[in-house]
Amino acid sequence: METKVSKKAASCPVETTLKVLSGRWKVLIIQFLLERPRRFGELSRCLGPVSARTLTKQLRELEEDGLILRKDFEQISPKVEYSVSELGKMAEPILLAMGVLGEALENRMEKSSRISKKTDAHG
Amino acid sequence: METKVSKKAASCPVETTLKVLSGRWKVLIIQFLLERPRRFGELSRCLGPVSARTLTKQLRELEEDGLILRKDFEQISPKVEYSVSELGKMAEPILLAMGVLGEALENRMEKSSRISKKTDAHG
DNA sequence: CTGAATCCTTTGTGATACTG
DNA sequence: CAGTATCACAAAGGATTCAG
Repeated sequence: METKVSKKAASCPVETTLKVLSGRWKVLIIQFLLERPRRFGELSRCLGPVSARTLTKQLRELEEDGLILRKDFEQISPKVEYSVSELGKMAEPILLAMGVLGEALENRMEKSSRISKKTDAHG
Repeated sequence: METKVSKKAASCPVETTLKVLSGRWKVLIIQFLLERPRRFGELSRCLGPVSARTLTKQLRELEEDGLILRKDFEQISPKVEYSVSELGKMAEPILLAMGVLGEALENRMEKSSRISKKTDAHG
């Protein structure tokens, strides 16, 4: 297995993924949904300061792009559950790789600055 | 006091990476620099419609975050070369995973629409 | 609880003109 | 060539309000 980005053909799929995952919360949404299916409110809580409007929008886009599934229980007291689709599960390697890089970055950040300023917390 | 860190702690590195790679061109910049070092103008050309201002800014941020290196040859006719750092090379798995997902997405896009056009035509 | 609709602020990025 | 400075605009996201 070559650890080498094939020279040109690879850039298009990357851009596609870029578009699909573009949005402040999408990657995090997938991250939490990879753990287990979650309801709207639950997601909202574990993501942190996301507005209902934005969360709804990004969930809809992720759904439309086939990464997540939305199940509406259609009860009087609304209950909707989101989960990752098979396609969405293919995002896990990305998340893992991002985690690896992220740790290296945090290590290095002992000396540098740019990101350390605003560490986003959950709740 | 037991600073009990839950499983959510795993999301922090991901968020760090998210911040660092956030920006319309950053991932693509790294992709092209992983192939080989490139000069400013060369990058500008292979990225596509990016303004000098934006490219400069994102390059500076990537440099500050330690992902890329900037070498100024300090000649009369300006020559600057960018390359990925050791840290930047750790982004390659992300790129590869994004490529894999991207291809799956493109496959699926035969049926769906959101991304298939350059700019979203929804609203 | 899970949204939709509206308004508003912030942020990102491009266009243009200019410099060493 | 490799930027910098300024302006302008669009898009993203938040706050608030309303609804089933």
